[in-house]
Amino acid sequence: MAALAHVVPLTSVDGVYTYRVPDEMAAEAVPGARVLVPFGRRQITGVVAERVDGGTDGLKPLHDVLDARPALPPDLLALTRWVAEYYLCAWGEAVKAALPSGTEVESRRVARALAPPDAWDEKRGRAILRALHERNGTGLPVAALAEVLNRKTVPQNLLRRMEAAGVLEVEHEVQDASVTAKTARHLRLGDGAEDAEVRGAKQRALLDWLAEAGEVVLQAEALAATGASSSTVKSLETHGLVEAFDAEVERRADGMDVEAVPPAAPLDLHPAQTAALEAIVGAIQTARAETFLLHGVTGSGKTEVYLRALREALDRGKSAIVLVPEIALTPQTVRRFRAHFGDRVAVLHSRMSPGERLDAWTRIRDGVYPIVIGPRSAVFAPVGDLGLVVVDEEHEASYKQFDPAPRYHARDVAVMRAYRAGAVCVLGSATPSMETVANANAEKYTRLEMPERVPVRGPDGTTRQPAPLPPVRVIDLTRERQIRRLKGALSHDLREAITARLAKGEQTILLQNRRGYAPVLTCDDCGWTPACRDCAVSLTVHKASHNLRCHYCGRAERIPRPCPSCGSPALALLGSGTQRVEEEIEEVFPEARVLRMDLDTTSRKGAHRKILDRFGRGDADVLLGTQMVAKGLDFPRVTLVGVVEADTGMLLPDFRAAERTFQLLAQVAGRAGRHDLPGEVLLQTRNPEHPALQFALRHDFHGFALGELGERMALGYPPYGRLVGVEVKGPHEGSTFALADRWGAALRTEAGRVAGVEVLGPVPAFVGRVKRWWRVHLLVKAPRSLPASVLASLVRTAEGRVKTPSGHRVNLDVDPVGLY
DNA sequence: TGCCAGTTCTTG
DNA sequence: AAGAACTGGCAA
Ligand SMILES: [Zn+2]
Ligand SMILES: [Zn+2]
Repeated sequence: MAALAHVVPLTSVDGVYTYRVPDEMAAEAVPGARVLVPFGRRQITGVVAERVDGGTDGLKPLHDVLDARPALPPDLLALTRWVAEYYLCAWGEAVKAALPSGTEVESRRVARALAPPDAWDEKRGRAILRALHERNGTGLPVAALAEVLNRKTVPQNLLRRMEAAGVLEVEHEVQDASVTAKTARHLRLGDGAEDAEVRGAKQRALLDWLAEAGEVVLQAEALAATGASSSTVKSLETHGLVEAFDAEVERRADGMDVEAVPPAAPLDLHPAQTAALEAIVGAIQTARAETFLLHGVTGSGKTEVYLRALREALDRGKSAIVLVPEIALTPQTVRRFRAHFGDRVAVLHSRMSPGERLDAWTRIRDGVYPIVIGPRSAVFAPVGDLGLVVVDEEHEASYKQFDPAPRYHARDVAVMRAYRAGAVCVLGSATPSMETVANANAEKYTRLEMPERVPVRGPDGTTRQPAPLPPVRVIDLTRERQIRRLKGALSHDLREAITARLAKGEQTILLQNRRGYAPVLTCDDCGWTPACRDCAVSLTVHKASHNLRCHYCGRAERIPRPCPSCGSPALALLGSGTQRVEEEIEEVFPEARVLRMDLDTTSRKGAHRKILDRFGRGDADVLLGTQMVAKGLDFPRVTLVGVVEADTGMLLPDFRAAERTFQLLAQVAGRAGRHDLPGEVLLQTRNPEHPALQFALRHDFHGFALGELGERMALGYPPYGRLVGVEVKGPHEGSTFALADRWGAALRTEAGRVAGVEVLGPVPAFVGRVKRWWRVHLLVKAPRSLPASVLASLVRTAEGRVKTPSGHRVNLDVDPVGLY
């Protein structure tokens, strides 16, 4: 019997592999520790899943242990396993999602020349030697040699002969992690430095400064402050007056390194807030694993409830995770948390460099930061002793990951993580998802309602009463057109409403959820329309960059002058994107200052922020943009919100289309008339009777949810059914459909064994080709009563019976979000 | 016969 | 995913 370790390799290869644990690694190769293991003919990173005793027959030894402290605490390791099983991916893929990226260690085959190029008397061999000589210090990865010879495969045979002849060597070389901890020189006063006599002024200054600063300081900082140099340090060091040493430093993301402002004196909580807080605190105090739906309208003070619940968790020595959609993770948001919890808060966000992310992650694991705020991936933050998980805006689709696997929903992982940790989970939203509402209805979650807006404190410290929810008016575009009042995208009434705001110096937000100038260009004479070469979509006309662009692959083309199909000059622009609406506003209201906010104006770093700041300062009268305008801040001078085309997205082939439309309309409507200025919302539509719109105009979430849940139940869709999406991709139409057909047959065979399971498709994806990949979808549908694990193993069995030809891909997507 | 592209198989 | 072995077409 010997010490063995079951190891999860960090690749998409599924399975756990067993290794012998050499004695010197026995203490560190514990569950959760990352290890370097031989895997096939290379070395890769894995994570120890379990230690066991057993025979070593045919087992390879661990090569190395990469962590002095396990990277993953046991609860997280177990969580990744649940994620892999639930979301149908390899365990290693789930573990990767929980670890900071770039820290993997792997081996590569690297070749080096041992002789000059003319030592080989054949053309290909000389070309290889020449290429190797160019990079003989580092060597060249063997995989790169195919390209050197302009071939698709590496000439293994030739390499072996050359190696045997001694003109080159090929070795498996372990590549260090691309991201590592950073160290820097630190200084500390030595013993007896206080009353030491030194001659140099610089030396004196440095010692005084160190005495003043106390304890340990960065050498760079001390030198900059005193004008001393590293030789000053050296000579002081030789006399034992200072100690210099290397220590780890934390790289911090500038954008989020906001100063902690002292929290404003707490406002008295509104009764609904008090009730919600008491319920949450009660659960934290008794360490009850309870999940709450905190349903609070915009402005009802959800964040204040989060802050106080976090305080409670922290006071009990627990840690907490706050998930926030990436777009809402602004300095303002961070400042609010920092104001209360100072540097006990770590912020994770997508703009961090890999080094910053690693440093934050390490410190979270070591307990330096008991509160973690971040987007989707922060659900895996390695905090210990979890007491509370908050998921703000829990309905946000951005919590669902698509690529790469695991295709997890952070809200659902959060609920599961909290449950397993015996922690409290709070799901907050003004427009909760149907899934969460159904769970609350079924009393799996405790429902907390905050139906009223609460008073807010102005910058001057005074409190102001909130505005009531604004009245919403629907404008029927079909009718407007019939009575010939419609010229352009903005109706007569919307134009009048904008005019009135301009006259009063108030602001307007306009939502047009479509970027570009015109979604379609078409020939009036022959009907020709430009389509993307690589995707099955028409190209959008962009006026700012003056070209045609594909919104799926980014491809740009010139706008054709006469129709390339028939030569007619009559090319018409159909529909309006944000650019065209902007142009219309500038024409109709030449005096208005307009800010356009969409993917095209916010792609540069910080541009998003800048636009919102300018609008907030009153530098513009109109903020026009795509859905991102719905998620901005609270702008007190906005009294009009106009939705140019409420129909965008409403009619997409997605069973959640109505839900998403309602959420967007409710969210944007909530932007009008906060504080003491009453607001107004105008919705332009060609479907005035659509329930999403009808309920949004009455601010009636419960009415909408009731109807929508009824539909879902009738159709067996989530939250009353389970779905697994199967996305089949391939380079040719025929082969992709053929593969999808085989999947359909395999799934139907398996579905036939379980009552209630249905297979839909294969059907071409909504966009049937993207970036040259044909895409075909299948959907497996089962009643909620069927355990997820049964459905999962059904799909896994089918998967085992269909082999994927090379060049094709099949992605399994449990609880898919978006178009299927 | 050897090269090459494409495919299949294995990883402890 | 990556490396290696295998297969079959084809040029010399
Ligand atoms: Zn034409
Ligand atoms: Zn395209």
